[in-house]
Amino acid sequence: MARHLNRVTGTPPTLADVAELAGVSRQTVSNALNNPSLLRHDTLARVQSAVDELGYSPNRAARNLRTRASHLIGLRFPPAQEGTANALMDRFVHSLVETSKEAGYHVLLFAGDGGDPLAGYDDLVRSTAVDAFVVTDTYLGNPQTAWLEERGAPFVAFGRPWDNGDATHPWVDVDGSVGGRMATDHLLDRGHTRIAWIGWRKDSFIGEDRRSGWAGALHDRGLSTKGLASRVEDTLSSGREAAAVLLDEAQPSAFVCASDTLAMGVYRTLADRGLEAGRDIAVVGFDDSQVAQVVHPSLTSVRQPLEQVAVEVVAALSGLLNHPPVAHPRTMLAPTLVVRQSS
Amino acid sequence: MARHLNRVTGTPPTLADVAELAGVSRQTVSNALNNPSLLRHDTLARVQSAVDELGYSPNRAARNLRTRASHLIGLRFPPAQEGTANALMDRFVHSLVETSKEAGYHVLLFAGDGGDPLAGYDDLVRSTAVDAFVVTDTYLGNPQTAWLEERGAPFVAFGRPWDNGDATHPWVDVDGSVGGRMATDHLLDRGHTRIAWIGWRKDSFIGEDRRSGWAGALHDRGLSTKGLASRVEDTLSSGREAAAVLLDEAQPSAFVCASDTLAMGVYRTLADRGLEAGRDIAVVGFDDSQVAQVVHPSLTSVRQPLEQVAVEVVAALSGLLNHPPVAHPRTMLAPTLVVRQSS
DNA sequence: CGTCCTGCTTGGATCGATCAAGGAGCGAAG
DNA sequence: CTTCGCTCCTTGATCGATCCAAGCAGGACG
Repeated sequence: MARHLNRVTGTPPTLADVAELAGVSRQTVSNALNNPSLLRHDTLARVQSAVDELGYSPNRAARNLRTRASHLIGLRFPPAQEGTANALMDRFVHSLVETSKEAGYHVLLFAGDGGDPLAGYDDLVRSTAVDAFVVTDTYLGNPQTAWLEERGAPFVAFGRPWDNGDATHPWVDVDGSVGGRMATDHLLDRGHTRIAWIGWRKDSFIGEDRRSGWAGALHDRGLSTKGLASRVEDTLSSGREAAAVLLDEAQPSAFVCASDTLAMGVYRTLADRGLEAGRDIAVVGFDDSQVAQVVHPSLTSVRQPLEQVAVEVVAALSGLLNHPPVAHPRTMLAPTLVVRQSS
Repeated sequence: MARHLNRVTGTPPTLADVAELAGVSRQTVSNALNNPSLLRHDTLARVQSAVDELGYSPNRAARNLRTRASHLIGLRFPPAQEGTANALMDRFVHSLVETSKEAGYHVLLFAGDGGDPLAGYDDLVRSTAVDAFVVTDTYLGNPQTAWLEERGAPFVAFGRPWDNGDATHPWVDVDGSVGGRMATDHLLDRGHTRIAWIGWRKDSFIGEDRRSGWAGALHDRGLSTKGLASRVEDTLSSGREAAAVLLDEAQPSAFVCASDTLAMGVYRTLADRGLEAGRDIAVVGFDDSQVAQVVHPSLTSVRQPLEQVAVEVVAALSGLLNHPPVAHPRTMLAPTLVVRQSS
């Protein structure tokens, strides 16, 4: 295949080259690409074939300069947290890339050093390197969103503005409460009545959200939650200890956990006592991580519709960038329950 | 904080604005940013403070257009393969983003539909959207690398050009053979003499590479590999079946697996027979996935130095982009063995 | 006094696309 | 026959930074 370089200058073909070959002006070529309806059919065809012949593709930098847009979406790749939910991020990013592509955007990753959550954003905003951001780490306070709003930088958040009811920016989130309820209802339907909760510390908005689903499901059936809940760090050993205490003091027949990691802690405690998940005690996790599928017995888990989240995020972004005056959408999606052996 | 917009036009400050505020010419501001050594200390300081006051950051599009560089590195985010080593990718991408940042680059993600591995590359090359690529999926034949070389597009591969000895492009890879050897030596040192291998099908270059380390280690101690190897698909059930057959026919006391997934399959078979990894039979996996850490008993696994790979990749890219005529580096890194309960 | 050197200015062109006007050409209407 | 209007296309300016070529002021040096 030809390398499609201008024979004289050795550089990629430009719009002017196409225009010359097609025997039209630059502007006509530009219109052929951006407003084909303005051209007569035969000229359009002529330009098209010139484009094909030269293998022309508009120079991004030039277009960006003139249109004041980069067609890039900035995404801060959160600091790696070995052992927790980064596979989650992977699924989301993947879908985001795919969906953005359909909307004509690419995803630009940038790093933020752990300390300052604003690091990285500032530079990209000022150098007009991206058109908008996707903000994912809104879980505990969110200086980014306030800062971005103040700057007038377009963005969509994956995650509710938990601590700021007046926030007006668009966001997409998954209803953790519904997830907790689905898990609990599932266990109730199987006949369990003493269902314990192992979740995160009280200052975790997400943890409390998920927990509320568990509590709500129990209350709806007239069951008490008293003594059946534990709130700990999101680690294997914390889950293990919490499970041991709960088994001793409350004799639950099932556990719902705020994460698969905690659920794996429960597995350990069960193993310590010669019990097995699914056979002796039911266990449900959260996030449907890879571990849930591979472990034995495989773990029932609440799965977030991350692919759908990405789709909604991009939809919101497109709205934001194309028609500024539309209302800012807030989208809440429901998770699903993936039932496996552990329940 | 001020929004740093020009009061008259409402647009971000330009180089001309800075020049006016500092009382110097545009050229001098440009020099202050790109060739500070040309300026006297006091003028440099004056320009700097004007830059700070306005919150100026050079417009990326304009700079890109003029310098014919985007300071972006393209990375194709490989199709999601639920259940396998995508967490691996996560670690790599993360380090790549961090390291690129230090070198003054950002990472642009793009999608390739599963079918055509070239999809996405072409468009980015022609529109000069990225300065270079990082190619990661070279495991089985690699049309991308040949295609990119032909186009003269700069890139660095993570992965050797297995099927093409004459390839001259720079690459970085991890020595799977060393990994297999480390795992096997570790088991030999613990007194095991019948060590089985469960790997991938023979047409997997990576699988054969890893396997060669296992075979080499055994041969070096005068031990035979006969009847101790199995080559299957990279799935849990394949590993499970392979382990069952091997246990029956070869009575190994230890397993080395080409992936953690296969190792989990071994765990299943052990559980089926009332055996436990680490206590009755030793097991070593590959890739040090999240599962290896969480499962019980925790799994000894060969860990790839992905952070270091990213550093080397970026180093090679910098060399490529700054001093074209240097020799193309080929860097081979050694993995490490993370010893846990299963051995 | 003339020359070199440092440090900065001036004016312009340039990268490659798009934007905003400004024509040709042609049919219909006056 | 002119004039308007419409379609289709062209021309020149523009986005903001960088590159280039001169040139100029002032100090050091012979």
